[in-house]
Amino acid sequence: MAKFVTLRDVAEKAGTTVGTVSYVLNDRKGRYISQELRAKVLAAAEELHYIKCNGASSLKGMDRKLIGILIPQYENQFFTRICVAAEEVFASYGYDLIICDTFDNPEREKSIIHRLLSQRVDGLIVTPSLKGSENTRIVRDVGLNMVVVDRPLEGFNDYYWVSADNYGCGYVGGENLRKHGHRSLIYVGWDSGISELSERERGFRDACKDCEVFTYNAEFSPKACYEVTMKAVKEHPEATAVLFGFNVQAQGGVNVFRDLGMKIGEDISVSLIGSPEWSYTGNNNFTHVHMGDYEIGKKAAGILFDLIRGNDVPSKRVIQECTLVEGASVGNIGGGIE
Amino acid sequence: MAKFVTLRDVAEKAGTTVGTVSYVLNDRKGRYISQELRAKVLAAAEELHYIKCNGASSLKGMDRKLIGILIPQYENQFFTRICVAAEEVFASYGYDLIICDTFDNPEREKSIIHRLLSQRVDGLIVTPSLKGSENTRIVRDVGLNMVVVDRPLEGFNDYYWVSADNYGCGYVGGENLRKHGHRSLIYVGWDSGISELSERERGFRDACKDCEVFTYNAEFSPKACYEVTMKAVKEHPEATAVLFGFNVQAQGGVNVFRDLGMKIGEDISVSLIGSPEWSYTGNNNFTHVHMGDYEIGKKAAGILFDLIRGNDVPSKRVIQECTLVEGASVGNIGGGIE
DNA sequence: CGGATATATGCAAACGTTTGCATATATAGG
DNA sequence: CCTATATATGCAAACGTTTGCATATATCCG
Repeated sequence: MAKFVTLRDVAEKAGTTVGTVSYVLNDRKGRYISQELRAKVLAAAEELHYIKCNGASSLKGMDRKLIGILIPQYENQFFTRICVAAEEVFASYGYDLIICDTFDNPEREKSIIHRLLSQRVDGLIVTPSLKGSENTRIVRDVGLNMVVVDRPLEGFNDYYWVSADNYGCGYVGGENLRKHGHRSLIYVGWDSGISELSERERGFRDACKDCEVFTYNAEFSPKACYEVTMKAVKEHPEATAVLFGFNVQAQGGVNVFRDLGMKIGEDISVSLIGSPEWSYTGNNNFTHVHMGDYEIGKKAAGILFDLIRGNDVPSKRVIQECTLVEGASVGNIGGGIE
Repeated sequence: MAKFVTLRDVAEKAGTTVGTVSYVLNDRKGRYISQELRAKVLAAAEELHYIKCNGASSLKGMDRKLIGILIPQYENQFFTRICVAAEEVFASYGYDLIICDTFDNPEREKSIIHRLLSQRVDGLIVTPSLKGSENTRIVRDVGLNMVVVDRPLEGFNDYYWVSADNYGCGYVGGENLRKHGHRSLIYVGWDSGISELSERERGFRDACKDCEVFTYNAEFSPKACYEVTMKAVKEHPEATAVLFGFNVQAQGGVNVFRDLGMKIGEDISVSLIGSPEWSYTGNNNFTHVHMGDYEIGKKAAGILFDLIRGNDVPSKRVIQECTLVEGASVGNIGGGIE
């Protein structure tokens, strides 16, 4: 249905041939072209609204100008922020992003990867689905550039991997609660089966070695976390602080206290790993550990772009530093801040 | 760098020619092929892990198997839900989605559209950026199928458009507050300059004709809305209920009451247009008007697919019905529910 | 048995690009 | 004036597909 202008059309209008037009439009060197003809070609292209066909030029070995990105959940802002960052990097070079949601389903992931290969994308940014590492083998087999994000690629080694400092996030989160005098703590995490993500809990425990720590796990949803948190709080009324290991979980969890009539920052201290942009509350924001979502996306995209361009990539493993952001949701116990 | 298997490779291995392989792999009719040869071809393709190149086949007029989708904000779940729905529709037919964030910036939108045309996408789903309707003219000029979502395409007529029932959302939201006995109301909206979105306020006012209504507008962010809401509540302590016109805005706005120590559902009644999945709170969820985000995406994608396939599309304009979802954030005034 | 028809396969053009090679003129140096 | 060299342009092959056309054998019906 749609009809596009081709190089031939432009050439005809400019009174020359396709080859010359291609050289002009791509501003290639290695060929002399008179100012006069160049101007005529540019004018013709402009006038006819010529739009190059990437599909055709990629046949001749040019870049497809397409990047695939696999995430496990569109609606998780940690991942959308990574997408935003990647888009910024690549759009500036004229690349488009195909963002695909695997829904953490390996079957779906497999077919997505197959489709993306069919598109002959120039590279892939992948957060592997929960049990889907094997799905990426084909990517390596065809020699396509890939950067892994967030979770590791179980069963593989020697791949490019950018992630948060999961251990550090847990440590920083715990350390802060400890500093404020808390000694009886609840950690609500996600039982993902991904060892890297459990590092958050390990970091938390390491930071709070001399504390009483109660660990709970919930399915990955606000609702599940709400329920588990409710249980945790009822089972351990002696706890004075709670750390939520995952941003999305906290969206449910934090409401437990409000529903129980407990004032956050006074009756209970609350902190979380991730950035709670789902709840802007003036000067009373949540104390949280910022993971550097945007930077992770920026760095992953940067590495992928370097790989595509054939540039040198210094390190295969990048761990994004985390930052504590203090809000008003953590109060002092006993003598206050150490 | 990446090396892909071609039809020629498969043909060679199967001891036949590319033409035949193409027929077999696409399961085309109009040509006889012996069971024997067919089996050999399929085996060869399987063994070599042949993956078709969409770019090449689209040169011959086949579908590009690519759909572009433009939204103004990745991180707005209204739009990600539309993307999820569209992806489900198209993935089942083997199409990929290129999701692009215009950030509501017309310049950016223009270059995105240009890039997508370069990709020779088979169709476009577009939420026009704030002042960017003209950017889509080229789409119409080349005859590419397009479905508009959410906002209208100012200055055009005769296009396919799926949106929420903005007037209805406002009406239903207001009507519900009125039913619960509220007669002094605050509406916090977004001063977008898009008349269609102002329909929410009009619906609200129409439903509350006999009430005192205070309207406030804020920039489109939780923070801006927090501040405006704070001002509104202080200026009108007599108001007993608040309706937030936009989900994202409410993410900031609702915290005003908590920060002021007002109990939602008792000291103040709160409702919003959109689905507050950013705050799961057991049995105390927010009363809200569900816009049917997912359905909007589903329907838009369905129409686009029909257009691509050349199927009949009954109506150019689809308005998604809204639904009131009652939570616990609206209390009764006076005699209670009418 | 002869011609129509069904079965089975190969060949080559075309899609819209990119680029190496050939060609043609102008300019300069000896 | 003759040959290099710089300037300017055209031609055609190739990329990986799809598909119309040609070819060749087997089968069937009168």
